[in-house]
Amino acid sequence: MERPVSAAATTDPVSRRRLQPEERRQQIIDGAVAFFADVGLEGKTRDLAKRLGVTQSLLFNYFSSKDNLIEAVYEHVYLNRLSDDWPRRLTDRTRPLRDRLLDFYAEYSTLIFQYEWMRIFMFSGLAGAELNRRYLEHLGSVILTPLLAEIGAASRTGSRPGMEDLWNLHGGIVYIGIRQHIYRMPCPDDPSEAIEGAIDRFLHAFDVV
Amino acid sequence: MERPVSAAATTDPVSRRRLQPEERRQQIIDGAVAFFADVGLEGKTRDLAKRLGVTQSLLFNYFSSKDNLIEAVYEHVYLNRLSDDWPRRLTDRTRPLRDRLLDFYAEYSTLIFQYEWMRIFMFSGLAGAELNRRYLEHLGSVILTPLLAEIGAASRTGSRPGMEDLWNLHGGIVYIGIRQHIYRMPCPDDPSEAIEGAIDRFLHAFDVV
DNA sequence: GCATTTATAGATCATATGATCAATAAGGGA
DNA sequence: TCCCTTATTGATCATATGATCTATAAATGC
Repeated sequence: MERPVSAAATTDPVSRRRLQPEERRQQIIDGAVAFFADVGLEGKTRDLAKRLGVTQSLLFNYFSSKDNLIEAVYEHVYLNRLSDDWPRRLTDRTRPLRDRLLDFYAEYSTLIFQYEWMRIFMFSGLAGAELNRRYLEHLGSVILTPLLAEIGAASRTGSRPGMEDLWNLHGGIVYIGIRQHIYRMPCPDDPSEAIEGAIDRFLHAFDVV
Repeated sequence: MERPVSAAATTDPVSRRRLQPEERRQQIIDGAVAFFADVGLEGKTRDLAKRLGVTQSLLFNYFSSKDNLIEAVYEHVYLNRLSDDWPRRLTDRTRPLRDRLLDFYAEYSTLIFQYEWMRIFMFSGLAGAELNRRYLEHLGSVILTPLLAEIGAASRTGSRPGMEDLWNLHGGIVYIGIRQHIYRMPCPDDPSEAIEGAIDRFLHAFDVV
């Protein structure tokens, strides 16, 4: 086996010994995020150290175990991925629902359609990390559920989607990032047109003007 | 680290020594598919052997290396996932396009919304296996591309989707399986209603009656 | 029942891997 | 410039892991 360690060499060949602890710690976390995104959470600490240009033992000076390091990676990646004013902005009925949805998915897609996020989210999901389920449940309750009512209110005919319909809208959009970063398929540089189309088709189906 | 080996014990505690080589080989492949789907392609041969109720060395009697075994797993999983009469059935204009689409995704979803397929497809995709890209390119060319013309022909107004729109339809449907088997989120037992909704919204947007 | 074949097991090897710890030297303060 | 703190290294440990090889015993044919 032995997965080929995409050895991008040291990130900064100049950086040498004796950084301030906080700086070094941050450097390790940043490097670990990039590294584990590349090779998966079973990437070897020696390979990560080589990439950082430090010794493997140094990692254990900053993190008590590899699991502990991965925890820090999770925190770094999952933190603030979903800014908490979106529930308010999505339900601000002074603006057309279409604009609100376009704004949300424009910002959200730039946040999540990133190599590190996409891949670490998927790796941790496959590994059964609780963080995934919690994140998606959070997304469902603070974003999708409020949207049920918004669409119902904005519909000319009062037709309302079910929760599963909203997951379908969401999934269709997220799948762009999956194709791009997980499957490494050729994808449009700018996904906003595809996203706009998906949103318009969805609103159209529920008679939102 | 040391991922918890979901040790479901031996699959068949009765099965004992000296099977016919072909039978044993098949048993190993079947067990390996289930095992790697659970723990990922970096699962350890000793854990797989334990699950099968055989010794680890026996695996290497049937497969020259772990990579070789994984190749067999890929073949077993990827083979005939997309039956090749679908291009014809999808373009059979004697039937309503909606029926053709519903039929396709009904059958396709039962094929792919399975634990082993979903997870091994994702694991191999993350590992950069060429098989993934080829599979998706195949799907794009023999299923989605023909659908472009079908929708255009069936549209009252002649409006045609782009390729990216079809990936959006497809992705929204596939995402059900991702939520279920990768993220292990609660999902509807029967996805056909959600699929039907997605297809109808899509056709509706392109003025297909 | 016996001999032969060979599927399977058990012991073992070489290396990889997470983790530890004492030794070293970089950098700041006097 | 020297000293002292401590960030960093290098050697090392215990175990895990893919792979190999010989011994064993289950099935098959006579």
